[in-house]
Amino acid sequence: MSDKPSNKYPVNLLDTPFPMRGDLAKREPGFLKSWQDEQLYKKLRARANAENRPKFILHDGPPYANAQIHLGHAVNKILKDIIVKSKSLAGFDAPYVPGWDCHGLPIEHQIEKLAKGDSKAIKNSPQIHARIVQYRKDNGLDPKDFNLPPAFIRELCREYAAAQIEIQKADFIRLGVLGDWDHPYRTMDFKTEADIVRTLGKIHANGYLVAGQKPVHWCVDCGSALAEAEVEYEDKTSPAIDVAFRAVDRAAVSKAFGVEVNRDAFAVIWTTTPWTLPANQAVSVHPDLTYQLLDTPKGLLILVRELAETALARYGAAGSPVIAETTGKALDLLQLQHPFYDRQVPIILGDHVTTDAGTGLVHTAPAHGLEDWQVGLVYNLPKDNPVGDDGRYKQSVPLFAGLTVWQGNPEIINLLTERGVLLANEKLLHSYPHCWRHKTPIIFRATAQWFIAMEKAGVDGDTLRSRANAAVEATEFFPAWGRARLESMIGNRPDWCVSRQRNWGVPMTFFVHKETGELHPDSLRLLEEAAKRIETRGIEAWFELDPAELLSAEDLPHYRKLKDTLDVWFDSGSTHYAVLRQREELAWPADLYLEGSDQHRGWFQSSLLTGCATEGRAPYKQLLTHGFTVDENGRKMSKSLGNGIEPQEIFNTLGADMLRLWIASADYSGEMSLSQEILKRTSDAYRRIRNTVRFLLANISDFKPEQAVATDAMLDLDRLALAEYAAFQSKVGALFERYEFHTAMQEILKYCSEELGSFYLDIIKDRLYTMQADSHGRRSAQTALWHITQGLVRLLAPILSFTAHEVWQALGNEDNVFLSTWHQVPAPADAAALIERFAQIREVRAQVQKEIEVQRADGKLGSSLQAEVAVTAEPATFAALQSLGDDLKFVLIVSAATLVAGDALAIEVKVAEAAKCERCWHYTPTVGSHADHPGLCARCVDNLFGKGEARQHA
RNA sequence: GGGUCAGUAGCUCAGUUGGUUAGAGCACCGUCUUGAUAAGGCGGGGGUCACAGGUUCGAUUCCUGUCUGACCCA
Repeated sequence: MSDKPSNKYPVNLLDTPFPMRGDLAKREPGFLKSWQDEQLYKKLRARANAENRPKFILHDGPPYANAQIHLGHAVNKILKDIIVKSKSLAGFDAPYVPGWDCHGLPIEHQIEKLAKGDSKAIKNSPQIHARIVQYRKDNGLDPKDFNLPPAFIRELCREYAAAQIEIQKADFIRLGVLGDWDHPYRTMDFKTEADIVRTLGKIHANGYLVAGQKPVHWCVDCGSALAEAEVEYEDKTSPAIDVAFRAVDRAAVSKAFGVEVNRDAFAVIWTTTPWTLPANQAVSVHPDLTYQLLDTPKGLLILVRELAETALARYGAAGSPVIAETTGKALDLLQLQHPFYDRQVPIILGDHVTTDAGTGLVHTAPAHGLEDWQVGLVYNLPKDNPVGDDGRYKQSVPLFAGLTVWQGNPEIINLLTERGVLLANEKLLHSYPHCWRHKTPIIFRATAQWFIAMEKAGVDGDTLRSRANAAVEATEFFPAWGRARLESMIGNRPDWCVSRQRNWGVPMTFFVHKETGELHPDSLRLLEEAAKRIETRGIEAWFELDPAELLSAEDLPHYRKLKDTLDVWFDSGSTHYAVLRQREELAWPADLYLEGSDQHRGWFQSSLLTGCATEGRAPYKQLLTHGFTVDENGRKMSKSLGNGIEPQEIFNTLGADMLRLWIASADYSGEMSLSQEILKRTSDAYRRIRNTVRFLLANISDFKPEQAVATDAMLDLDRLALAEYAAFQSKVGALFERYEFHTAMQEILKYCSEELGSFYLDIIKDRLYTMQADSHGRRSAQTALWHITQGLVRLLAPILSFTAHEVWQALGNEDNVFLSTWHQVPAPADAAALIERFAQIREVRAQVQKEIEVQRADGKLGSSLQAEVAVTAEPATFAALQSLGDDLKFVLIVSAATLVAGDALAIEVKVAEAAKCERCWHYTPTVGSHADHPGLCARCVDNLFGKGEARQHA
């Protein structure tokens, strides 16, 4: 271990090829290669099968197949890996099948960016861009035409996703994550696409799929719905108008305000979208706000108190007197006259009403706003949508039929003026949603959509919500608050809108009656037919399907093929069926789903709902959540703050084990902070563990298991070490089982430092170095060290996978550490008694060290071996100390120790006057007792030239 | 604005039904050792337990509010 000039008398100093520095960034790739070469994952599967181990299934939540992995991905995958490996070491069959989520808007969006010529997108995916250019050339398209045929878009999306998966996969493997990387699941695999369709079929069969409507962002130029990501907010000038709605029933107004009203009163709304007034079905007020009845030159007006003054100023009626006040609640269901149609609309109550701007009374058109839609559901308002796909009023709309909504604005304002109900008309510059492609203003518009119903009783009478609530109840959560979070989301959530009007998605393979909108009565059979085709040719099979292939001649004219695709959350939400149910090595339900806390709304919930709607329960038994990564100040990592740290940066400099150690050391239940200092501290911890292991390896390098001393024949101190180790291992094992890795890490660190470094190893150095190599005393210590090393390497393996692999090799063990199970530690018969006895001894030892330190500070001595100690102890302590016999001095690491019984503990430290043995460094009068070896003590002479000393205790 | 969670030494974390001077590892300082040496031992300094109220004989621990941050929603 050292190439310094050696003592002329030899001691047992051993070397180990295990280097002090890990040099991980450089060496880890080599370990990875050897795992791949030996087909480690396959071997592990075979071992688990051969031993018929019980299964533990962690189902991988599929990351979205887009962009390089970031720190959050690394946290997620490494936590999963730690769990899978620790379960395997605990004796389970724990297969890990990684997956990817492939469909959906973000990828389609990337392709569109390429089509639009976005330079950054082109830089990232030059090949796909080249294909687009070629396609246009081949088909004589304008190079600037960004409308590509859907089938071609899907083809490009598929290619793009596949390429992204390879990029991410390489990094996941580099993190040391062990799994079936050669056979991952991908939601765009044909079989998986088919099974997603089948999941939809089951949900329909169970009676949870319903048709409905919902307002969505709508681009009149695209003629289609837009997702939030396709919406850009830009400034736009809109008319901002105040419109008076006459209250129909004066008596009701009188009652609501508690004053006699004998003139017409008007509820005043403010809107920047006059074109939505034909769809007006109500006026919303906030139940808890105060509304005033004001006497103005324009008539009696109802306004919210907070905004009355500014509103009146707009109408040129500032200072008008307040006649009465009431709360919003009192106005509920007051009937109003629609400003230009022959119908009455109610005042309704809604929490979405604010006093930020306007009048505190909100024009409510369920067909044109999400909040309007939701409050409309509560009040069961008509949801008539007067606007068609082309952004024009439908033929059935009086006064405005055929106009575009933008043409409608001035017409409506004119009409309101004519009717005398327009109180103000201003221009407002505000942020307004625009189409990402056309840069034109978009509208909000109710469209036909498909839903998984929460409150509709399914075929067996349960509502999905009640099933979901029961499923949450039956799930175990880590940490426990996950339950409350999921529960509240399930309790509140509206029906799940699963339809999308997109290209890159799994199609909803239904035929719909052209008149009634009903699904074909034989939908399940037709769906399975479609699924079979998708299984062999992918989703394209549906898009290019000729309905005549499946529909009978008489059905054909009456049914249309649905073009909608599924919400991408439905894809990943179906993987429990498409993956867990399908792969032989997996099982349903999973034991564990593990994802970031955002997935309570995402995958945890989508999986729960599809699980409940198909099988009546959650597809998991346990849910584990981890927090997000933040910087040292608890702020989220972002490009603009410049506080981000990339996983690639860490594994390319410090090594993946450092990343793994940080993740294992952090309490993942909250935010996980990372900074350069934290990485530095992580490296410190790593070095401590590594050096401890290095010492262990070096000192058992001349030891073979056959030379082990029988447990009960081992020295007291070594039996204690075994007992302490066993307790430590079972503690850490229990922490792994509870997924409390950071506490386990603290225990491991503490064990290396306190138990080994400053106690056991420090004491046994004397025996290891100075006793005869094959002596009982030395082999006894090595027996303990061997077990500790064998145990420790396994405990480290789930976390420091690369380092543990290296230790395993240095130990000369067969196979691979990941094929093994927790080490079986021999139990000394007197373990409990030993621990108790040594607790007292260690108490005294601490006092002795303090006393020695006092003298050292005085400059009286340096090494503790320069000290001679006289201990006086009360009976209990005395007995414990006396049990060590003459070996007490070794435990105290002093040259001499005497013991007398007394009333209380007293410690006297003297500087040794005897000479120092040049070999064992003890100060003893026996130095020079042998004429041939004047520098040696009697013990060393005996160890070198005689039978060797005998030790019983330490 | 709402729901959930977090805030204990420079850093990472403990802190068990509220109870004597709040612990550990690392870092820092001092020191020893030079047979774990780009290591190891010993000793030490360092915390108004985010803040403000309240309950209690007594609160880091219970309650309320505030601040800061995270996730999800609006």
